[in-house]
Amino acid sequence: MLATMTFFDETAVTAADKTFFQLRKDIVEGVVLAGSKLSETELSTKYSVSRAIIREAINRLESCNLVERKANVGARVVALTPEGLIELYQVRESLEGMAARLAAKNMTSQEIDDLNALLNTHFQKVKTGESYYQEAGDVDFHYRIILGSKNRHLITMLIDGIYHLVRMYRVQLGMSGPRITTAFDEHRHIVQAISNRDEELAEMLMRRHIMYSQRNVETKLEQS
Amino acid sequence: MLATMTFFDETAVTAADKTFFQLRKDIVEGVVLAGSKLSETELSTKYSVSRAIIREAINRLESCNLVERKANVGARVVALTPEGLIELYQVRESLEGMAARLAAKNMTSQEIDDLNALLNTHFQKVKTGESYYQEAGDVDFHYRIILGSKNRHLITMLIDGIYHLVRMYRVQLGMSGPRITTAFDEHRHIVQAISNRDEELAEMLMRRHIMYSQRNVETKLEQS
DNA sequence: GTTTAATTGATTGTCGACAATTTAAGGTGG
DNA sequence: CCACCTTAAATTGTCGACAATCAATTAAAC
Repeated sequence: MLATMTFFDETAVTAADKTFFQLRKDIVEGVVLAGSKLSETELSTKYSVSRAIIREAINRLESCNLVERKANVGARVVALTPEGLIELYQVRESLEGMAARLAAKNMTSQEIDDLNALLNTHFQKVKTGESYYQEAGDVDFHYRIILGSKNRHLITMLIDGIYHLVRMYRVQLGMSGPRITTAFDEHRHIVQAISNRDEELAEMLMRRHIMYSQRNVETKLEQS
Repeated sequence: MLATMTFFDETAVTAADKTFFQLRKDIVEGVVLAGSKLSETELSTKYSVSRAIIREAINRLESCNLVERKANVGARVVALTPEGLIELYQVRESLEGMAARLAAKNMTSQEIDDLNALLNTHFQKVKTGESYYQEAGDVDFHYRIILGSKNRHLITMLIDGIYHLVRMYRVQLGMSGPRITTAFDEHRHIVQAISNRDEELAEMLMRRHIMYSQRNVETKLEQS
């Protein structure tokens, strides 16, 4: 069933939508380089749409914190800095910690069962030694908890505003690394706390989980 | 000197800026009613600008979570619901708690001194019995700590994304109420923790402070 | 030779008109 | 009388052209 869990089916209805999604993808995956300038006319010809469309797309990208715009000057893709990554993780720790707390409070039994099922399939892959996690599994897990919080603001901020940036860092700095089995155990404990409706513990464990991930990323940065 | 602390001097350089600021003000203050439809042509004549300007302004308002837009249908000012207010406070508790933690870590001695000075002027007003707080003082205090976190994402999310909504709730639901002296003491303790560079305590106290405020607002909602 | 001023070129901001879609009204058939 | 289809009005989406602003190059003055 829900194989590639694309949760909020962002169906592009308008041309500006399509262009926005395409541009976002190209930026996140580094097709459009970090720090590069976004010329409206240039992109207009490249994506075969009018400048108005490009402008709207760029405006939305600015809302996602993927580009920065200056009046009468133009827009640039954000630069990827170590400080920026740290700041991102601090926000994640805060918001996802609260998400876990609220998930422990608001997720239905069914949703918790599904979450356990997801974890089991992950465990099977870990046991059989398949190359696990790299992206998809981890993202799925976090998305479910975020959605489980049932807090619209929280969901919007994280999914629309933070996660694309996180992915941009991961992709462009080549962060796919290990940290697999330990992360799996951490996920298990978090789900356990949610099952027990232990809000306090769920938040604490999620914050720790993200802190560990942050430190893992920091050491990776130092190496390069 | 810094009387009406308008921190991030949002100077309107372009016409879209001006219209955005004006429209945001009108929405927050209820001149444009919550839940009402935003007709592009109508606003275009009302504010004497082209539709393109209005569209850009509405897009930005959507980024602030002040309006919701549906493709090919239009934009509406968000509806104010008790649940929405709760969700807002949950996010604030999370983000401002982290802000206090980071402020304890990153604020300069000078900034902490200024914060203490601000608190003293507030105390004078409390002592002399002047009508205090209603808005300005409280906002000033929170803004300083948010900015003191030195975390760009945190700052943007709170100041550009949350606080206008909070103010919209306060203005339109007539939340100016009491809760003055107790809030002042809470502020004092938070600043004390920041002075001591006690990150843990600063976060905890800020989260409590916001929780108290939330409960205060909830009881007010029940009354009406 | 260095700094300042002016001009040119290119980019962004703004506008009005046209196309596509939705909503409402009206009519037709069951 | 209700349901469905058709049609018309209004609203949003998209476009190309023009105006305003900024960056760079060149010219001028000290």
